[in-house]
Amino acid sequence: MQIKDAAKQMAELGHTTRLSIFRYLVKGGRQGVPVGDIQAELNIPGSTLSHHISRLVAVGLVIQCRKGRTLYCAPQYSKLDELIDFLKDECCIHETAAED
Amino acid sequence: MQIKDAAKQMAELGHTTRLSIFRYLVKGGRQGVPVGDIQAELNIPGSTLSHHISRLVAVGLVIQCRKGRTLYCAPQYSKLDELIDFLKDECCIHETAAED
DNA sequence: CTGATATTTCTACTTTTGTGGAAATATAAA
DNA sequence: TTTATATTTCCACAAAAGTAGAAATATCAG
Repeated sequence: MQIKDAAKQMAELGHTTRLSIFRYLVKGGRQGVPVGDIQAELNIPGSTLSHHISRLVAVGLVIQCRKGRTLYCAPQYSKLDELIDFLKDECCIHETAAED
Repeated sequence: MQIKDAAKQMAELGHTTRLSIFRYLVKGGRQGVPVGDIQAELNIPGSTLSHHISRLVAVGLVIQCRKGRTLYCAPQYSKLDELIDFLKDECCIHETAAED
């Protein structure tokens, strides 16, 4: 994973509203949660919510699929896993075994 | 860890320059790296660098200690660990064993 | 004390984000 | 086709972040 991509993803998660959205989606699981449900949960105007969701989608952390009038959003777990791996690999101590 | 704190820390890491700084500090290890070294490495004006470092310090991801004229910066690994744990606990799937 | 080095603070400016009302679009139901 | 529902796009504005030169501060060496 490129440092730029990691930074972009963290910038998007680095906003309380968007992080709340993502966390809510995680609770909702793989089948996804309607945008309207998120709106009801977080209690913010649709246009604002839409804006935040599209940013999460833009960096690949959220995927969407429509069923009729309803747009379902689901977290892209693999992306978050990659991000966590980046942080562990690039930003943590790597102590060689039996040193200490 | 509070969601607000997690968001703040990610917002700070969510900037290529700051993430580069942090990663460079990780390479430098616990004893810390002089601000001047970071500046030489990243090649940005001192005032800009100082600004970014102080943001990382503000959220606890970096600590500083002065030795003479030189200010050493070091990553606060425990904070990043907490952040990673937050992501794993709050934003990943938690499949109960033997389900699948 | 004077000068050199290391880093920050001040200041000003540009760019990016965040926010939300209103209008537009998409889809389904009557 | 009219109407209702779900969500987005457009627009305008306010707030925050990023950038960097210049001046200030801190510390050491002579």
